[in-house]
Amino acid sequence: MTRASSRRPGPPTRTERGIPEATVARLPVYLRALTGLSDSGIATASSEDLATAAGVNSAKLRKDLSYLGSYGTRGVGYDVEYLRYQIAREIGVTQDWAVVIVGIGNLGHALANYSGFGTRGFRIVALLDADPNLIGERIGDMEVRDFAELEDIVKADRVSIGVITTPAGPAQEVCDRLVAAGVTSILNFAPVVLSVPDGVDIRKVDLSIELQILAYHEQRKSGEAGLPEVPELPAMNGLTDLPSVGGGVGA
Amino acid sequence: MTRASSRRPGPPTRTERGIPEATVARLPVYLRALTGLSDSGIATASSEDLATAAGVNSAKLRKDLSYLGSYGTRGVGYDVEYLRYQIAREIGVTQDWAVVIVGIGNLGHALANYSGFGTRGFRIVALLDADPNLIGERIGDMEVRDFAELEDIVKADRVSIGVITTPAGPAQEVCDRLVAAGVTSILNFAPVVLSVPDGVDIRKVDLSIELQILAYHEQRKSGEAGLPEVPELPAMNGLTDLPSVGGGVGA
DNA sequence: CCGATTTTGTTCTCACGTTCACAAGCTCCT
DNA sequence: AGGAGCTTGTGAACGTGAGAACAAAATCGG
Ligand SMILES: NC(=O)c1ccc[n+]([C@@H]2O[C@H](COP(=O)([O-])OP(=O)(O)OC[C@H]3O[C@@H](n4cnc5c(N)ncnc54)[C@H](O)[C@@H]3O)[C@@H](O)[C@H]2O)c1
Ligand SMILES: NC(=O)c1ccc[n+]([C@@H]2O[C@H](COP(=O)([O-])OP(=O)(O)OC[C@H]3O[C@@H](n4cnc5c(N)ncnc54)[C@H](O)[C@@H]3O)[C@@H](O)[C@H]2O)c1
Repeated sequence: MTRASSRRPGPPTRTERGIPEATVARLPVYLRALTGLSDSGIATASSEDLATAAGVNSAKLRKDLSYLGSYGTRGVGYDVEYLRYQIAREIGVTQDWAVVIVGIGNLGHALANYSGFGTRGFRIVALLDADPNLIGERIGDMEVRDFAELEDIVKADRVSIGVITTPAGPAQEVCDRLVAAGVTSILNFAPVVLSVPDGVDIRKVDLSIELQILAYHEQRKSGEAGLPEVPELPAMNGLTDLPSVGGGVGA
Repeated sequence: MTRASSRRPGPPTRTERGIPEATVARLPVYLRALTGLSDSGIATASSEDLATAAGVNSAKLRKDLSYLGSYGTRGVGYDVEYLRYQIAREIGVTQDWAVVIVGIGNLGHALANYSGFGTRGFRIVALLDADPNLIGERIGDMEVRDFAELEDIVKADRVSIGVITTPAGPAQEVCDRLVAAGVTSILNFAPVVLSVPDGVDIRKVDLSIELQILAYHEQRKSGEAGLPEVPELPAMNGLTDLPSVGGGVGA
């Protein structure tokens, strides 16, 4: 998202090891599919098999894998364990990443209780909150700690990833603190656009947005041929008559 | 995702009302930005203002809005309330959509407790689970009901959107039940690739994948110039010697 | 009423992503 | 050993998305 892209204009320089962002987003899916095959005792899989398991088409899968190198065998397919290791290494989940979660409310609790992270390359090292009533509460084998301890924890555990599950209001402030403390990757659940300096990656998960995208398609399904072309707007008051109150945002 | 796209090859037929998927995904962001401006008492905003609030650049924002129609005023900007209504109408959130949540564990509880959906065009009409111990539990003003009641609820409340927060194992089965009951849009939190018939839209939210994408970039930051080009693979056993166990997946 | 100023809506170009199609390479069978 | 049969890896075609740039439209001051 916020990566400084220094790509030269020439033909796609492959040796430069720049994997397309769209491919990066699918590698974890392949990794999971491979784990599934591995658990089923399958040792070799063709691109077709893998593609089915990952829910993509096989051409895309082959092209994606080709960015990592030539790890398959023509006429045979891919060795599941070997490919799994290669993808894990490329993503960087062969060793664990330390993660802090900030904001231990509804969502923070759910995340803290979730066991799926540990098995996928992540280790939650601290649950932080600003609410004194929460501090000290035990969740699983962890304890909620004071957000003020952030800097120490980041330094002590070499934390590079932070998860924000506070309300929208304090999210930017929490984000700034995380960045100042040295966190360089942030996963944000609060429904706000966070701004971060260059070099810090941010991803957001927004359930309302997901639902609204579904709603858009849903609407088109049901109204397929029934709606009037322009569903009649309500009185368009306030466009030409109002004394333009704002004109600038926030500034 | 799974929409049957019947697009003809000619020049981009605008009257056909096909809004690019990338734009659809941003409309909810604009909607939220507009709501924020509105709450701040700002009545008019330029594309530059809006773009800043939404975290995109202004050219993209203008182009996105142009797919909906000409709702701005040159030299002035956009009327916040008016544009907000137009986007809400386009997305389809001017009236509420009924939603069921299936699997009231850690995550299901968090979602059930979340108040943000109601204010954004969605109404949770039922919390469903298969665990008898959970059925009857009250969460806010709702009660967990038996998953067996699904069909009745979908019919009674015209539910078109389902949220799956069960473990990965039963997710496909739950999905099939939802589809059979008439649900045509699904938001899936379980870490599996669900397969659905044409006409059903599916979106997934996968936290492990988000973290892994962050980890990939994180790895590239820290190892920027320090890693050996090929970090030395472990013994590549089992590629040429093993008696190809599988060769097919699941079939 | 007119020109300066502002800001939209749109066109054009380039970059990125997806899919097709096939040569290259591997295994197995005869 | 040689050919048949698969499956990978990739070049090339196609489609979609992003951003720059600008003409068209609106306001405002004089
Ligand atoms: N709960 C959901 O299902 C859900 C769904 C979608 C989005 N979200 C978003 O996720 C975020 C969290 O949701 P939630 O339901 O868990 O909220 P919550 O109110 O239950 O929890 C928020 C927590 O953050 C803590 N907090 C507040 N300010 C803080 C600060 N400055 N520093 C550290 N901690 C602070 C609070 O003490 C509280 O424990 C919200 O932004 C919400 O919009 C939640
Ligand atoms: N909790 C998290 O933070 C988190 C994070 C990432 C992903 N996930 C995924 O979200 C899903 C839910 O996670 P969770 O932590 O809430 O799990 P959980 O085990 O706490 O809850 C799952 C719930 O689903 C119910 N269930 C099981 N089978 C069912 C069926 N056939 N029909 C109806 N209900 C059924 C169970 O009774 C349980 O209440 C999982 O797939 C998990 O991998 C969770």
